[in-house]
Amino acid sequence: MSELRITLDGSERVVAAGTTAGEALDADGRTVIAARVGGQDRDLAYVLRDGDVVEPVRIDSPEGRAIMRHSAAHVMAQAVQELFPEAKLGIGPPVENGFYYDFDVEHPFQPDDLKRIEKRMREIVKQGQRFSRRVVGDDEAREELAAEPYKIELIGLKGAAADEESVEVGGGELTIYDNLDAKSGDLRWKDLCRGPHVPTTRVIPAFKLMRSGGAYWRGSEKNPQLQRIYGTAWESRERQDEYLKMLEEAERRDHRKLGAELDLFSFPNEIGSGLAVFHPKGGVVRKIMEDYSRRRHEEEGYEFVNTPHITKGDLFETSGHLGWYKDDMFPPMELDGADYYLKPMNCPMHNLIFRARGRSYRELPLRLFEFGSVYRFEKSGVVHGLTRVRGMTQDDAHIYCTREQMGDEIKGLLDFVLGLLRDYGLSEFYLELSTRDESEKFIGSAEDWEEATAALRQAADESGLDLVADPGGAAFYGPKISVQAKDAIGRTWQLSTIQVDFNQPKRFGLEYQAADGSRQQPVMIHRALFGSIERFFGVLLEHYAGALPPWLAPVQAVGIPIADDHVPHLQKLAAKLRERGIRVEVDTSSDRMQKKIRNAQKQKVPYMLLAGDDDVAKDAVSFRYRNGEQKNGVPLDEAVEEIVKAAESRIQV
RNA sequence: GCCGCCUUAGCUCAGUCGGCAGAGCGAUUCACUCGUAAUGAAUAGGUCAUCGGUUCGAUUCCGAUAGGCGGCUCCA
Repeated sequence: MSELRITLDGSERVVAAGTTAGEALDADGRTVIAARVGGQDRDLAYVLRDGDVVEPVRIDSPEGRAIMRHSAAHVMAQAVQELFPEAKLGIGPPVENGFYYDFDVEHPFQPDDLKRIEKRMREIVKQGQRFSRRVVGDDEAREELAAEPYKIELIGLKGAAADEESVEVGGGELTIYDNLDAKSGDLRWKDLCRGPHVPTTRVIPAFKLMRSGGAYWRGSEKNPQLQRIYGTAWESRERQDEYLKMLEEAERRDHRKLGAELDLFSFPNEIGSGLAVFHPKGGVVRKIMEDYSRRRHEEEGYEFVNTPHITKGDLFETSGHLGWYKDDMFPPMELDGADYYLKPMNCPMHNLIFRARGRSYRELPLRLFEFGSVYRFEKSGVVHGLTRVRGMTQDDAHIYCTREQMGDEIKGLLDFVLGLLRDYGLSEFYLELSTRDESEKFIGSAEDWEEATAALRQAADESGLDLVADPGGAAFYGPKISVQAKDAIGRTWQLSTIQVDFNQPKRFGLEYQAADGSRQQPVMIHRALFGSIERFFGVLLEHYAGALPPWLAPVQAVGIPIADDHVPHLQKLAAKLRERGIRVEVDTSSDRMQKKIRNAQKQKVPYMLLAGDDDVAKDAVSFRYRNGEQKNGVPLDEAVEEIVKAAESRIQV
C-alpha cells in the first residue's frame, strides 16, 4: 500500500505510506513536540498506519510538559553517567512541576555535584542530540543493559505485573531510546524507556536541578536506597521563573519562619521533637480559633466531653489500635502492673462515654465533641513544623447514629465543615473519597463498606465539589471523605476528614434501644474538622502569609504616637477599643514614630492608629493599614466602629 | 526509621588552613520628641548544640548523641 487514510483535526486525509506523525501534523518540533495517535502519546518520528487518528501534543500542555520533563530526566541521567561512570540507573519519570532520576552511586551527590551535572546537561541540550526509538526483544535488552541491574529488574517485572506500568517499560514491547549526535549520528547514550520523547535535547527550553536525597528503590524501605536528583523543567524561561518565584513565595510564607518572627510558637529542644509550645500571641490566636469553633459546634447540636491523655492498654486492645496502629504510638509506661499508653486517638474514650449508660434511639444522633490532645510517635525524619507533630489537639467529634440517619448526618456534616472552613477564610475545596481495595488490611463486611461508601459519595456529590477517588486510601475500619483546601498560592492541604465506622461500635459492643424495643448497633462517624488545631494554625498562617484577618490577629490594633505627648489620647482610644473586645496596644517605647510603624508593619498588625497634634485637636485618629494606605482625621468613635465591624464580620483587610 | 546537609550571642549570619571569637538586628541605658517601613551613642550578652576521642593545645579534625533542614517511607 502506498497511501494511508488518517484522521487529522477531525477530518480524513490521505498521506503517503511512511509518513511520520510529525510530517502529518506539520510539527515544528518546538511547540508541537509529540503526537497523540489513537489516544497514545507517540514521538513525532512515529510512522503512521492506516486508520490512525492523529492529534498534536503541544509542549505547553500537561502531556507535552510531562514528555519534555521526561526527556530532561534522560539528559540528566546521561550527564550523571558521563560524570560518574559507575552510577547505575534507577527510574526517571516526570513528576508535578519537574522530574527526577534515581541513581545507585558509591557516594551521595553533593551540592557541587549538582552544579556540575547541570552544567553538563546544558552542554548536552545545546548539542541537540536526537532521541531515537528502537524496539528490542527481552533477551536483547537484557544483553544490552547487562551493566544496569535495576533496568534488568524492570524488564523482569514487565511480564509479571502488567498493571504496574512505568515510564521505563509499558505493557507490550520493550524499547530503548538512543541519544544520537546531531551531526554524526553516533550513539552518545541510551536508556530503556517507553517514551515518547521530544525530538532533540534542544527542545528542553528551561530546566534547573533542585535538590537531591535518598529514595528507596521501588518505594520500599526493604530495598536498597538510591540517590534521587530532582529537577524542574518548563516550556519557557518565563514559566520557569514564575514557578521559582512561587517557590520563593512559599518559603516566605513558611509557618515555621512566621511562627518565630511573629512570636507565636516554638519547639524547644528541651521538650522534644514535634512538640510545640504556644507563646502568648499564638495562644490568643488559638483561643479565638477554638472559641469560635466551640460556638459553632454548640449551634450544630454537639455536646462537649473531656477525656484523659493516657489510658490502660486494654482500651486500645478493644479498639484494635494496638493491633493496627502500635508503631505510631508512644511506647507504654508500666504502672501497678498495667501498661498505660498516651492516646493516639480519642474515639475509644468517646465510645466509653456512649456506653456509660443505656442509650435510646431518641438520643441519636449523639454528637460528642472534644478538643482532644493526642500523641503519635512520628518517625524522627517526618516531623515538620506544626503540620506534622508528635503532640496535637484534634477538634474531634464522634457521631453515633442509626443506619437510617447516616446519609443525612453526613450531608449535614459536610455542609457544617465547609461552612466553618469558609469562615476561616478558605474558599476553594475539593473532596477525596478514600475507599478500600483488595488489600488485607481492611476489616468488616463488604456490604457495610458498600453502604458507607455510598452514603459518603452521595453527600460528596450533593456538595457540588469535585470528587477525586482514592482507592485503597481508607482507614482500616471504614471509608472516608477528606476535604482538601486550596490556599492563597494554590497549594492544597488535607484538612477535615469524615469517616464512617461500623467496626468500633461492634468491638465496643455499642448499642441503643430502638423504637420497637430491639437493641441495635449505632453507626459511628469520626470527624476532625481542622484536622488538628496545630496543623490548621500552620495552614492559616501560610494562607495569610502571617497577615491574619482582624478577627484572628493576635494584636488587632497598635496606637502609635507621633510624640510622647500624644500617648494619653491614644490610651483613651485604646480603652474604648478594649471595651469592645479589641486587642489593642499603644507603643510607648522610645523608638521614633517611623520605627514604630515599621515594627507594627513587620508584626502584620491590621490597624496602625497614629495620633499627633492634628488628631488630638480634632479628637480623631489617623489609620495606616497593612497595605500602606492611610486615612487621616477619623473621629474616635468612627475608628472604633470600623475596627469592631471588621473583627465581627471576620473579613480580611 | 533510612540517605544527605546543617547546629557559632535572643534572631540572621561572618570567622578560625588547630593557638581561649566577630557583625547587623534585638535587649538595656542615655540623649533626641519627630506625621506614615530603621535617630544617634554607650553597655551587656557566647563552655562556638551535648558527650567522648586525637593533639602540647579542639569552636575548628574524628566518633557518638540530641535538635534542625531537604528527600524516601508514612501521614492530621
